[in-house]
Amino acid sequence: MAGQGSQKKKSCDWSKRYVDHLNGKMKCFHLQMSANFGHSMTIPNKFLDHFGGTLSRTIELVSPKGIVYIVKVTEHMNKTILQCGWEAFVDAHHIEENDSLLFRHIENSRFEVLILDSDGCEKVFTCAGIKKTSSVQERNAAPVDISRSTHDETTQSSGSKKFVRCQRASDSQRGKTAKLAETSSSGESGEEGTDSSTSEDESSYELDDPQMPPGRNYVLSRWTSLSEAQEEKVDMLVQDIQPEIPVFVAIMKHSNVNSRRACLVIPKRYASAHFPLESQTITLQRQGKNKKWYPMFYIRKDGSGYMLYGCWKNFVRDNHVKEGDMCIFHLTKFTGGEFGATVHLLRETKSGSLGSFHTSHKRFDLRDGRTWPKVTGVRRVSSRPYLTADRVSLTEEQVRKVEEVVHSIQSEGPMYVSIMNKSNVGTDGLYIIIFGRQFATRYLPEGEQTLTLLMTGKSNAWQVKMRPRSGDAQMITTGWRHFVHDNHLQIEDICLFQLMNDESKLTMTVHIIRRNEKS
DNA sequence: ATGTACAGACCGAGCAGGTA
DNA sequence: TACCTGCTCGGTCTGTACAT
Repeated sequence: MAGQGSQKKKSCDWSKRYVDHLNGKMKCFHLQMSANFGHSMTIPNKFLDHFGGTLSRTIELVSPKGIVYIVKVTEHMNKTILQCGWEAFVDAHHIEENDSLLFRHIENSRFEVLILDSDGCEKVFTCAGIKKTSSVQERNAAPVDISRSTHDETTQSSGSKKFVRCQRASDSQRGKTAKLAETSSSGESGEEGTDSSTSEDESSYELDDPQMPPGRNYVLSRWTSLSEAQEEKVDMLVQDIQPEIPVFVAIMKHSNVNSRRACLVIPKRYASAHFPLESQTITLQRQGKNKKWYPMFYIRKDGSGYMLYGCWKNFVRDNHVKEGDMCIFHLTKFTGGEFGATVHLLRETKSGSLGSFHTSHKRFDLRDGRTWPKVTGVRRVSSRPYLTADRVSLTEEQVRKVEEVVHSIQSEGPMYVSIMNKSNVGTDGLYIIIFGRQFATRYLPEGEQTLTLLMTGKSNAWQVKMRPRSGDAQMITTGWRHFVHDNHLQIEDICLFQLMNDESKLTMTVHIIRRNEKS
């Protein structure tokens, strides 16, 4: 085992940052592997202080794949050292010099670990990429005490899920601007320029912004939402960097990275609160890198758009930013007062996707020859067996609820999901439902139609008028009011419209998911 | 007079075309 | 190619005609 006999002494340059907020319940620390890192590791005393000066005899490290490594903790010469099991963790994740590890304390002696390479990019591990031996136990197996067996014994457990619950509860307790409880200042590379945050007025940003998830210290680009796995990663990063103002999280789309005119749109409210007041070049720097890029921050003359372009393409090219990657902008004033951002890049990982139900390419005929994708019930990575308005994004909770209903009804027909807003339920005097262009053009007949709405378990039927709307959309108007009242629809309730295969008339069954309904 | 239905304007982010 | 601007489209709001 490492750290024994003639083997090199393996140590780590422990975190320059060590945060402990949330009343001591959530602990997170960061380390970078120094030149002589390796198969045993000394725990810094300040970390141990949070555990009464001592750790359990074993701790559990939950890898990015959710595999739990049990690591033996020993004491030697007044130092606490991780030994047996640590080597297995290092080997299995191909941890190299200058990689960074982000540890978060989940519970008892368990830690979730995020692994970043020297560029600050998250290392992505496929099943094949994780070193496994015959002793590796599969999902749901009980953790194995590696200290009594080979160092490659690993096991996958529910650690990640527990971590999620732990984090959720903690988030609710956390204030928006939790401060660093303790910050060390070892001169770790790559942090230059990040220690002086922008002096923009943080109070100018409204916390009820729809793109700022409640209880979080980040802002999302519009029309995007994070998967649970992505949310976890952002949370970990935010805990580590402790931004004074919310970071901006952008999930790269085709137009951001692939288009000849690649640019990145900054949400208006965020840009107007925290970016310069007029068009100018700004500075971007990757976390852990010295190189800088100078994209143009452009404000339209009418103030209707804020975006990065120009050298933004170079940034994308030089850092191999791909569609689906997450760029997290930590706004910064660099040395010399130049405005810009330190960018943290988290690569897209399929392993973290939630999956939903598979839509095959097979289609079948419907009345008037229309066809729709067949739902097969097979889990898949990204697409969903239902449509929403083009730019509507569901929260993970809403996705979960909808998919439960979709799964339970086992429908093979097209489905459309609409989250009730003021105009849908009469709060602002309007009672309308709009079927977005994609759904309307694929599945709905053209022109004005009479649509029959049904509810499972109810004998009632509601006749509503459906009219074309600009942009190939279709809008339900007349009659929808009665449906809303009869079924007590409220804002944020979800209506899942299931198009029925009825040759005699246009019919949909509506499945209502109440806002407060537990999934 | 009040409630309802409808048309259309406006907003803002995404996207793509035009021009120097 | 870099930069700027116009168009698209979903969501929202406003004004008006019509029905009761």
